[in-house]
Amino acid sequence: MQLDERKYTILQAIIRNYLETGEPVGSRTISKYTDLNLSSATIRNEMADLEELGYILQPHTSAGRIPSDKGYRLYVDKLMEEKEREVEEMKESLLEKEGKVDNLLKKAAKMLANNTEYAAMISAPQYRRNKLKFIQLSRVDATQILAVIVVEGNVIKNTMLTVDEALNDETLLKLNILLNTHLNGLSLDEINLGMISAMKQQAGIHSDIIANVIDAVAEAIKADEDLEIYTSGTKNFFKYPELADNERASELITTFEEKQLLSELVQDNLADENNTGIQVYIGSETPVQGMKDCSIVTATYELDEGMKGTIGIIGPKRMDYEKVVKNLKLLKRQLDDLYRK
Amino acid sequence: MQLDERKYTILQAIIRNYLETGEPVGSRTISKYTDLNLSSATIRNEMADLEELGYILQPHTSAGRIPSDKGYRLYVDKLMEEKEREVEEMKESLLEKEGKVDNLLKKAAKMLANNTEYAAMISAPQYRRNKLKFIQLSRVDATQILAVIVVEGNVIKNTMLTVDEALNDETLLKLNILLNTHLNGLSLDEINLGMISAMKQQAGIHSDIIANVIDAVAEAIKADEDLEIYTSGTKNFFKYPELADNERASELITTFEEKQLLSELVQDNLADENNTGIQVYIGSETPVQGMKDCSIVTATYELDEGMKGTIGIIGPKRMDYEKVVKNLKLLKRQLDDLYRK
DNA sequence: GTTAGCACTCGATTGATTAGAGTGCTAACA
DNA sequence: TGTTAGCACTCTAATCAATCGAGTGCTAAC
Repeated sequence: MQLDERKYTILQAIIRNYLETGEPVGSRTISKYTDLNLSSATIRNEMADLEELGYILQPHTSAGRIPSDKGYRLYVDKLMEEKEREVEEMKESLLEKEGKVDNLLKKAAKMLANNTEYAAMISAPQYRRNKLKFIQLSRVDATQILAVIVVEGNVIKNTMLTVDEALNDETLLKLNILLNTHLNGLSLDEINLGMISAMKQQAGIHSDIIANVIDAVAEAIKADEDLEIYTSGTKNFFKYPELADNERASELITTFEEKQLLSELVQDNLADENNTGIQVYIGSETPVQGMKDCSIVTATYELDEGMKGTIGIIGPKRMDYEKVVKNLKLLKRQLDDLYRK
Repeated sequence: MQLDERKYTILQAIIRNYLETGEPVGSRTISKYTDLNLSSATIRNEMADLEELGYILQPHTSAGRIPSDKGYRLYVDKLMEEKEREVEEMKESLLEKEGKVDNLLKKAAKMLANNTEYAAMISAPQYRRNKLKFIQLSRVDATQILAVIVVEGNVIKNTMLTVDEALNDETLLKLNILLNTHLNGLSLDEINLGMISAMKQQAGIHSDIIANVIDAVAEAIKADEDLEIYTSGTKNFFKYPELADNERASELITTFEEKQLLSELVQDNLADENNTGIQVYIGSETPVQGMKDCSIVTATYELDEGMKGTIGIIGPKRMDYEKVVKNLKLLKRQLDDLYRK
C-alpha cells in the first residue's frame, strides 16, 4: 500500500483542519470539507490506511485523527516546494534602522512574536572571520589606560588596563604603533607566540602592557562564543493548551529564559554552511532538548558581510507553517537588506 | 477593640502556618499549633475579632482564614524590626569577581532565584552623576572615525562616525584636544549651546564632526535610561498555584520578559535617596502593574562609588519573607563589598 | 473569660448516568 | 470492485446528586 493522490488529499485536509481547530478530526468532517464527494465511510477506510502508513494517529479509540510527526513532515515538505516556486512580493520594510543593533533586533523579535502569535527568538549576528582592524591605547588618567580594539565588521571592544607607573605620550604612541603594525589585519589564528614575544621585546619595560592587550584582543575576537539571543512572546505558549500545562510551560519558559539551549541551536544552524534557507524541525526532530512537543522554524540572516544570525519561531506542532515561513522570509529579507544598499 | 498581645500571637501563628501550607488555616489547627493552651472555640472568637480588624479574611464561609494584605504588612513590619536588631553573621562570599559585570549579575540573579525558589531580578548598576572623563577620536580607515567616550565610573561608549574626506593626523589631534579641553569633567547639564557653538567655530570646516561627537556624548551620558535588567527563575511562578493559572502566569511572564515595568520599579527605587535598606511591597501595595497578587522585595546595592542597582524577588504574597530578606541582604552585602577592599 | 456542644455552610470528592462524537465492520449496492 | 448505509461499540466529557469533612458561629454551661 502506498500514498496515492486521494490519500494525500485526505491527509492534507486532515492536517489543514487540525491546524485550524486543534481538535482531532473525524471522517464526517473530511467528507464534507473536501470536494472529493466521498461518504464518511469511505473516508474512514482511507483514514485507517493513512494510520497504518504512519501519517496520522488516534489519541484514543473513539476520537478523530491527528497528524503524526511524519504527517506534518510530508505536509511541510510539499508546502516548502510550492513556496520555492512562488515569487513573493514583499511588503515595504517595517523595520527602521536603529542606532544600536540590539534595539533593532529586540524590536524585530517582538514584531515576529506579535505577527505570528508564537514565541520568537533572534540571535545577534556573529562575525565569523574576525580580523583585527585597529588598536588604540589612550591614557584616561595617571594609572589607567584604555585599550580600544576594533574588529572587522566594526565590532568594538574596550578594556581598561591599570598600570603601575604613568606612561608619557611618547611611550603610548610607540606602543600604539607597535601594536598596529604587528597585529592589524590578522585573525586570531595568525597571532602566534613568536610574534608576541618579538613585540614584548620591542616594548621593553612595558611588555606587561603588551601582554594585557593581547589578552584583550584574544577575548575580543572570540567574544562571540556567548552570543546574545533576544526572545519575545513567551506568553504565546499559553495560547496552545497542549503546551500550557504547568510542567511543559515551565520547561519551555526556562529554556527561553536561560537561552543556553537556544544558543546551541543557533550555533548548529550557523555552522551548517549550506543552510541558506528555512529550516523546519517538527516535534521529535528538534535539536533543542525539552521541545519535543513543539515545532521550530528557523532562518539565517546576514546583516552585513559575514555578520550572520538566526531568527526562529517556536510554537506547537500544529502551527500555521505557511504564515510562519512567510514571516520569517519577510524578516530575513528585511534584515539582509537593511545595512546594504 | 484593638490588637492585644494574644491576638497578635494568634495572627502570627495563622500567618506562619499559611506561609507553610498555602491552605486556609482553621481554629483547631491554631489551638494545637500555639502554646497558648486555648480551645478552638476561644481561638474562633479571637479570629472573628481579627477578621473584623481586617488582618485576616475568609475565602468562603466554611473555610479557615488567610492573612489579608494588612495582616502581612503587620507581620513583615514586626519581622523587619527584629531583623534590624539582629547582627547577622554572613556566610562567605559565594560570588566570584567576573571579567564582565553583566555575567556577574546574571549569575547573581540565578543564584538568588535558586536559593529562594522565587523569581529574581537584578538591574545593572546605574551611574547617577555622569561626568565626562575622556574623549578620543581615532581614524580607523580612510572615511571612518571611531569616537570613544569614557564617563566617570569607567563606563565606555563607542560610536563610529563616517566622514566625507579623510582627516590627517594633525587635524585629528587638534579635534581631540579641542574636545577634551572643553568637555572633560562636565556633566550633561553643564554642556550648553554656547560652548558647543564655540567649539564648532574653532573646529572650522570640521564642525560637523564636533556636532556628531556631541550627539554621541549626550547619548552616552543619558544611555542609562534603558537600563539593563537580568531576570531568573521565571518558572518558579508555577510553583505557587495562586499564580500559576494561565492568565496570571501569562501576565507575569510578559512583565518579566519585557522588563519595561520592572525598569520603572527600579527607577523609583533608585530615585528614592533615603531608601538604603530593604523594601517590601505586599499585594496591592505593589508599584508594578499586574502584580497585585504578588509580593515584591527589593534592596539597593552599590557596586562601586555611585554605581547603584536594585535586586529584587517577586513571589506569591505568602512568600517566606524571612528567607527572602536574608538572601537579599546577603547578596547586597556581597555586591557592596565586591569591588571595594 | 473559657469551653463543650451542636446545627449549619460550603467546597471538594465520588460515582452514576447520559450525550455525543467517532470508529470498525458487515452487508448491500452500482 | 469500489462505495456506501447502517449499526453496534468505544471512549470522553459533561452533568447531577450524594456524601464527606473541615470549619464556622452561636448558645449555654462551667
